Amino acid sequence: MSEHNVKQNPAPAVRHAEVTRDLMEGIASGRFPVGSLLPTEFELCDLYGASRHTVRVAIGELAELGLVSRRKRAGTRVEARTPPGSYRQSLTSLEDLVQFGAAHVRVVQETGELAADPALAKALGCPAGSRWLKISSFRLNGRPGVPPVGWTDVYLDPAYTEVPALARASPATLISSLVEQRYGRQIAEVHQDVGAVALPGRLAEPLRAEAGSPALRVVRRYLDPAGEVFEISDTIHPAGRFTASSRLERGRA
Amino acid sequence: MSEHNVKQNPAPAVRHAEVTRDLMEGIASGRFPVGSLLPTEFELCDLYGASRHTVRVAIGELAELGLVSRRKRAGTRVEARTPPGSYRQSLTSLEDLVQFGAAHVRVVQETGELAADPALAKALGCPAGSRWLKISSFRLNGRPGVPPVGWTDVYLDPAYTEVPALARASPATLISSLVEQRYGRQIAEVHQDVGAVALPGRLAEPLRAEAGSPALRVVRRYLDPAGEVFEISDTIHPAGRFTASSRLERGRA
DNA sequence: CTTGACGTTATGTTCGGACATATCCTAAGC
DNA sequence: GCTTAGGATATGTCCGAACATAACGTCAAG
Repeated sequence: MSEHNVKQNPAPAVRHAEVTRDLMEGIASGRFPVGSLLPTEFELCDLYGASRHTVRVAIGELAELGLVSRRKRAGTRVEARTPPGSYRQSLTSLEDLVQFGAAHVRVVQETGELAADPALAKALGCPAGSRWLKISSFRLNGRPGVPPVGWTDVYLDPAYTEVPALARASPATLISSLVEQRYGRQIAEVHQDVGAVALPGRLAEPLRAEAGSPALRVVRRYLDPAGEVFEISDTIHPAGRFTASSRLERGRA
Repeated sequence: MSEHNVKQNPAPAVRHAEVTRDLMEGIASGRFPVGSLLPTEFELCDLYGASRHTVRVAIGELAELGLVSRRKRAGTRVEARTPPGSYRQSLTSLEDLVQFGAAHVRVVQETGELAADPALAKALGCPAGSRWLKISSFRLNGRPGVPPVGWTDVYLDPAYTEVPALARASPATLISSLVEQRYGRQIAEVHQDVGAVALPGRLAEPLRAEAGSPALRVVRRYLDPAGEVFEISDTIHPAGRFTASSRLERGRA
């Protein structure tokens, strides 16, 4: 592999993709802080040795991702550090929902007897007569053009002591099939553990409940295509009408 | 240049947008049938009197919408007649859901007494003690990358004779806010009429119910940004577990 | 008939330039 | 001080050109 060759095209790939990648890296690393202005297009031409057209295509991709916004004369401003629409987005946790308040989120819940629907009980593999708690969540916030996401979770046994694994094949649980729909079969098993906990203080205020009161804790783990583990933990609290909060964390496979 | 255009720029808007619009029109009207090849870029340059750059930007927008696909040498092929993600998509009717069967759709419903939640009754402007029927719907089908859409509708009075207009400001109804979220305030009032009907024969089989049995008919009308009226009519049938079907039609303003 | 090489062709990428447009900034006018 | 007018500037749009690349068609060789 001598560099001496004539028509050597090692890995220039597409020029504008290279510019895009470097800019994304710069934004993610904080070299271009959120809120600051990117160098002008002409400066970027100089920086990358590319034409303005190429630079504009690159910036256009960032704008499409919502990473930057462009305004005439004002310049190109960094809007976000990481692109939305990633794996994490479809796994939006309930805590994110709570952050946006009631104006953006509707959470409706009921309890009922599974005995009222024997077919459903059989499909879920649960004994008839069990009681269940249902939570429907919708995420309406998001950038223009991003449709809302909704799902419904059903937890059995309102005593909060045991919850069957409804992650797969349950007609009443959507979140796993939702993930599979978007990422195919690369998703590993979805695990769901449940236990009774005391409501943490940091959740007391947004949930309008008393810290320390009994709550339900649900933990799910997903394996994304890149081999990373995403863990969503929800804290569900029965305060008059049930409310919910949660947290999302990353880990390694 | 043949004509000496001085400054008569009345409403050319953006040039490439004009090309985009005409191409979309041609595709929607069938002038460019689905499956056929679009004229080559150079032919389109000739046709619209625009540069190749402009034509490419226009085609790029169509490609982004999924209307066409581009391959080197092969040309630009028409893939779909109407863009997904359009106004219609967010108004997906329940009938569409039924078409995909249980594997792709979950519809869960319950009935209950509004009296159990006085705050909700007050928010809905309904007398306490009313009964209600709830239907949660999720659409998981769709092209790759298009997140699922979910919403919840609540119909009052299971006698199926009167249903208050819950379209706006109802904390339990999502579809109107969903539409507003995507299309801003350009959406006109949403009308909702209800009446008792006999279950049509064509719906009897998919709903596993008997034709002619009593059902509820709900009609909503939306006005899209282009001034067109979309009408969604749902037929809701209480067969053990409530099931639903619907139809979506277009009309003029 | 199958396979391979190769020219043709339509899209993919990049360049340099020109003018339009919206906005910020400053200075003039009240 | 406040408002208004105008210059400066960064992005928006468009043009014409050149070369790269992938895929289709053809045709010759096996």
